[in-house]
Amino acid sequence: MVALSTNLSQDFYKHVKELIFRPMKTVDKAMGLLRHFTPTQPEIGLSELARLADLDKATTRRILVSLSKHHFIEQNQITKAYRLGSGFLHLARVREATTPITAIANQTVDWLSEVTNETAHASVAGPSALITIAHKEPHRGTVVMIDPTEPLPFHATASGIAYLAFNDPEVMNAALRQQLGKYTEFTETNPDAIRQRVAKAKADGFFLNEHGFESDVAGLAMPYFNADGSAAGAIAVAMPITRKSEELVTKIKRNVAAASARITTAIGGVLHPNVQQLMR
Amino acid sequence: MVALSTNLSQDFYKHVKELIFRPMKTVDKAMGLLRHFTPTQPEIGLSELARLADLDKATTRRILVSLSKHHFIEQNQITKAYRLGSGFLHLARVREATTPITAIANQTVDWLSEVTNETAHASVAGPSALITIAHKEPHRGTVVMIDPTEPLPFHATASGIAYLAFNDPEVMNAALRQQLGKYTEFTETNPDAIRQRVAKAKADGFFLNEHGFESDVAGLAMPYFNADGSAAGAIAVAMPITRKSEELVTKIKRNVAAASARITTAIGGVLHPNVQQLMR
DNA sequence: GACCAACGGTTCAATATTGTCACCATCGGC
DNA sequence: GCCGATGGTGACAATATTGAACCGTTGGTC
Repeated sequence: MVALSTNLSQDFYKHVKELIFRPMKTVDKAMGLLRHFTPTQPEIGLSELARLADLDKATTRRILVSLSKHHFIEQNQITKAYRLGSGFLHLARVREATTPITAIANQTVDWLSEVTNETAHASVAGPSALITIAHKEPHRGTVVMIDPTEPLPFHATASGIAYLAFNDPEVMNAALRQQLGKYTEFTETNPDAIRQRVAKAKADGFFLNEHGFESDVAGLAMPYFNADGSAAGAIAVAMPITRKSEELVTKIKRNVAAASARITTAIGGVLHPNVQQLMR
Repeated sequence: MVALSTNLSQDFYKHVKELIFRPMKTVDKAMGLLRHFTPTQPEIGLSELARLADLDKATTRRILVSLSKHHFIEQNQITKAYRLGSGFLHLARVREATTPITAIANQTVDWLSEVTNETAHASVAGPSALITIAHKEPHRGTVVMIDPTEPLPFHATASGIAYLAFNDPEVMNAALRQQLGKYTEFTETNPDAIRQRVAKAKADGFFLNEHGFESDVAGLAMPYFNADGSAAGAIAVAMPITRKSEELVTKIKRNVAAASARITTAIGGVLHPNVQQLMR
C-alpha cells in the first residue's frame, strides 16, 4: 500500500517533470534571445531586446557578451545595436555536412517544380514558424512568387499545418499560444478551427490551404520526417487558385508525396504511412 | 591618499575583471559544446562530449536537452549520439540577410580566381580556426585543390596568420595556446616563431606561407575587416610552389588587396591602411 | 550465463551563479 | 537645463547549477 502510493507519486512527479521541467534556464534565455533577430529586424538595441525577450537589461547584456565571445553575436560599434555573428555560418556548414538537407531540398524542389509546373518550396522548423530553405518557380507566365526570407506561420500556411499535424501536440499548443496573424481576409485564426485542420491533415497525410497566407493562392503541403518519426519540416507546391482542379491537385499530391519521401530518406528519417500511401 | 588608493584598487579590479571575468559561465559552456561538432565528427555521444568539453556528464546532458528544445541539437534516436540541429540553418540565413558575406565572398573569390588564374578562397573566423566560406579553382591543368569543409588552422596557413595579425593580441594568445598541429614537415609550430610571422604580416599587410599547410603549395592571404577595424576573416590565393615568382606574387598581392577591399566595404568594414596601400 | 566495463541518464544537498534594482553617463529633443 | 530615452554597471539576496554517486542497459569476453 505504501509502496504503491510512493510509486504513484513518483510516476506522477516524473510525468509533470517531463511536461514542465526546464533544465538550464540560462541556456533557454540565451537561445530565446537569438530568436528575436529576423531578416526584418536584424539589429536590436539592448533595451529593446531585453523588452522583447522579457529579461532584465543586465541579464540580457551578460548573455550577449558571452555569446559575442563565441562569435555568435556582434555589436554595431556606432549604433551599439547587436546582431547575429558569423559563428552561425560555421555551424550551419557543419550541420549541412552532416545532414545535407539544404542540398537535398534544393534538388527535390527543382524536380518538384518541373514535374508539377508550379512553384515548389521546402522549409524547416524555425523557432516560431517554418523557414524556407529551398524554392523554385517554373518558367511560365502566371506562377506564385515566394519571398524566401519570409517565415511561414504555422497556422496560416499549408506547410505549417502539415508540420504541426505530424509533431508533438505540445508543439501545436505552443504555436497556437502565439499571436495568430491575419494575412488575408480568409486566414483562419480561431485556435479550435486550426486544431481541426491539423487533425484533418494528420488523417489525410497532407494539407490543402486556400487564400490562407496569400490571396488567390492555394498551397498543398506534406511534412518530411526525422528518424524518430516526427516532422522535420514541410515541402509544398503553391498554385494560383484559378488553376486549381481536382486533376491538378491529385497530380500534385502524388508528386509532393514522392518529394517528401525523397527528402525523408535522404536525411535518414522514417516516412509516416499516411504520407506514404499518397504516392500511389 | 585614501581616495587615490581606492581608485587604484578599483582600477586594478576593473583591469583584472576585463581579463578574467566571464559572465554567464553557463552560456560559455553551452557554446563551448557546439564547437566540438565538426565535419569529421558530426555526431558525438554524451560521455565523449563531456570528456571533450571537460564538463560533467550531468551538466553536459542538461545543456544538450536545453539546446535541443530550440532545435540547435538533435539526437540520433538509435545511437543516442547528439548532432547539430536545424536551428543553425535558420540563423545563418538571417545573418546572411543582414551581412551577405557568403554571397559577396563567392563573387569576389570567383573574380579573384579568374584574374590570378589560381585557386582563391575566403574564410571567416570560427571557434578555433578559420572556416572556408567560398572557394574557386581556375580552369587549367595544375591547380591547388581545396577541401571546403576542412578548417584552416591559425598557425599553419597564410589566412590564419593574416587574420591573427589584424586582431586583438588575446585572440592570438588563445590560438597559440592550442595544440599546434604539424601538417607538413615545414609547418612552423614554435609559438615565438609564429608570433614573429604575425608581426611581419601586420607590418606588410599580407602573409605569404610556403609548405605550411600542404606540401608544395604557397598561399598569399590578407584579412578583410569589421566595422571596428578588426579582422573578420581572410581571403587568399593558393598556387603550386613551382609557379611562384616575384612577378606572380606581385600580381596576386595587388589582386588579393582589391578583393579584401571589396569584401570589407561590402560588409561595412574599415580597411586597414597596411592592406589598402597594397592595391597600388 | 555470469562477469565486467562503458554507456546514457538521473538525483539531491552543497555551492556558485544569476536576477534584481538602484544607479551612472550619455544622447537628442524641447 | 530639463526630460526621457538609451547603453552600461555593481552589490547582494535569490536561485539555478553542479557533481559524486546512483540506476538500468548494452555489448563484449571468458
